[in-house]
Amino acid sequence: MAFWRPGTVAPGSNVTTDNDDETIIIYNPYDNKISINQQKINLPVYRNKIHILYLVEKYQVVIVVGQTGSGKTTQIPQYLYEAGWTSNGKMIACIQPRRVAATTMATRVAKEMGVNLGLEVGYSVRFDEKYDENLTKIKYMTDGMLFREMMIDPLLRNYSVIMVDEAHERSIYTDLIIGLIKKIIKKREDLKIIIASATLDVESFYNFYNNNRTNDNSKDNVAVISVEGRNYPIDIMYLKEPCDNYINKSIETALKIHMNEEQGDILIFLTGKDEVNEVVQELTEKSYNLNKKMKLLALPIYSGLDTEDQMKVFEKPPLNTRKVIVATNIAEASITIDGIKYVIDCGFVKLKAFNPTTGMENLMVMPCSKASIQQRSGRAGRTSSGKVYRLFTEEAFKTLADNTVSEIQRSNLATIVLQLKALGIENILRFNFLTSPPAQLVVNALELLYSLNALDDYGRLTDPFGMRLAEFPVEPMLGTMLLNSQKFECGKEILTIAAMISVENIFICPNSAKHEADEEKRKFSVEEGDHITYINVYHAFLENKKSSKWCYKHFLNYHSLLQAVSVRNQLVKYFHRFNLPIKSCEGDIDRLRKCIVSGFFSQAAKLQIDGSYRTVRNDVELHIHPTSVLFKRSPKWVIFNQVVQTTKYYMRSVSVIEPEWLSELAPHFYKIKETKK
DNA sequence: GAGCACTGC
Repeated sequence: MAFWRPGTVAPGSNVTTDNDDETIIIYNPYDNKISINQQKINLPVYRNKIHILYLVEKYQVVIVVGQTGSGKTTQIPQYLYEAGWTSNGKMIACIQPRRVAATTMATRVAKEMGVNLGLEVGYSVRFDEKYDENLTKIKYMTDGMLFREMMIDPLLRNYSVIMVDEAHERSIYTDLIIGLIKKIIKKREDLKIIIASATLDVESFYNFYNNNRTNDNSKDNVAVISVEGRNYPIDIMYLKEPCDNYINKSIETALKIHMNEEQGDILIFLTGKDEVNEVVQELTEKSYNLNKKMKLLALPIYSGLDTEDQMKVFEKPPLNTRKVIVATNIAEASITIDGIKYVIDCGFVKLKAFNPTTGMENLMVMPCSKASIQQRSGRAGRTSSGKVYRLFTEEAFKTLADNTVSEIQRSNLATIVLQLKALGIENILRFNFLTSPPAQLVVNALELLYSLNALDDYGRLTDPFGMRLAEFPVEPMLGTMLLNSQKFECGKEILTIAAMISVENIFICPNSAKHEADEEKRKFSVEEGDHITYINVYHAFLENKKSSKWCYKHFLNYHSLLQAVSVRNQLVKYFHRFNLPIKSCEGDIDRLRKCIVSGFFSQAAKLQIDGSYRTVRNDVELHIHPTSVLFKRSPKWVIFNQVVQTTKYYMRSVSVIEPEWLSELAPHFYKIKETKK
């Protein structure tokens, strides 16, 4: 493997660096103001500028290893731009797994280059884009967005370089792009690929792209370069004996650090919201009685937290106060908090898993991988040297898997299989995945798509139904429900339902005002179930002019409702594109529910004598979630959109149905059951 | 009477 290290001179390089004066932007973590200093770049990546440009010229695929803070995300696209990679009218794309990263990186690079965002430098994420068809040279975008563009132009002819950033995170769409790129580069020799990864484990990427089957490395078409990160030294400490309760241990460790160690904030990694809240509460109580001048301020952070509360972890604490940030996995990659000197790591993470027998996704607490634990440790050494307290033994660490199982190997693949089919990849099992998903998951996906009529008897995409379904930015069952609204003449209402079930937590239920929140919710509720209730909420939100105050008063989640409006608008655009009518069901609720059944027929359940439910398809035991308006009403037959597994399997977004609808609307699916009776 | 890692279109 050709491994360029800093300091090695690339032979025969014909690339010059003529831009010595560059701009560096420094983010001040406490006042969030941006100060711009004119000075020579001192980012680690700068020392490798010539080498990177040389390698991009010589090799079609370049793998750049560099940790957070090396500057690769913001600098490499600029180097390529200066070196003339966009002079042919094509763009440089920088692909991110997260929306915020795409928008903030674009903003930062536009500032550094002294141009207006949306002109030479732009971005493209769902619901938001700022770029100019003719002017934009550097485009930051989410992986999902580039994947969408591939459906329109499979050869990505608008681009001269594709930089896939954060490739080590192995998000589904990043993985798919990595696989598809392998096909593209065979047809487009002028296209250059940069794979940027924060972990040293890049051999899989290297082997994946390298066509050189000889032992002569000079014939490689892939090169690897390492860009040293700007991290400070970190001390790592393990437990001598395993602990049986990492919650208590993390509290104990945080207090010990606070009493004995020098100034610097603490970051604790736990697995879920409950754990986070428990530790915050205990730390807050225990810190009152500490005999120390320096105070301790415990703050929670997790995805479900209000944006306002989330922002508190970035604020400067009061004088003589040490912050302890208690976090879920959100702080591992998604959120970076400066000033952390101590990291406490429980060594576990909550991950999504897909159960092929039940066809349901669930969340499970699992031991972290080594890569993940190292990433967490890195959070301690960003601004000064740090200390990491791992709440497990060194022996336990050695037994862990090197890397987290990639998302594509543990997800419901229905959407992905559908979209790959739309891209002309007929045999999914033979697609060149960086790591292949289990065959059973692919088979499950094919079966579902066939039952929805998206695939024909030969496994080909149906036209126009399957084609349209692949284009819709929603999962296949939801998309089927939307497309069938033409038949049931209820597009107007079904669009609202689709938007509302695509966002989370419409109803807010604070512990302090449970009763009032329940009362407010009852005002919107109807006996047919959650879907019609959602329509009532959505209409009331619009009637009250999308007021945040009104939401607050009625215990509704303002941000979720705004998001539902965005989703609905986006779906309406697809309705126009497909020439689908947006008719109202005019109060015919049966028609509306039948339309829901036409997409979600595989998720029907029947009430049992003991009050539980069982799925019609495979007899899995389920319960109605207590947040559903049908909770305790126990209708005989229901249809549901989602299952969450906690202590039991709970159905969320549930509506009452008539059993005849199932055989009427999905005879192919329920025929066998019928004849058995 | 529960309480949901993190993303993406």
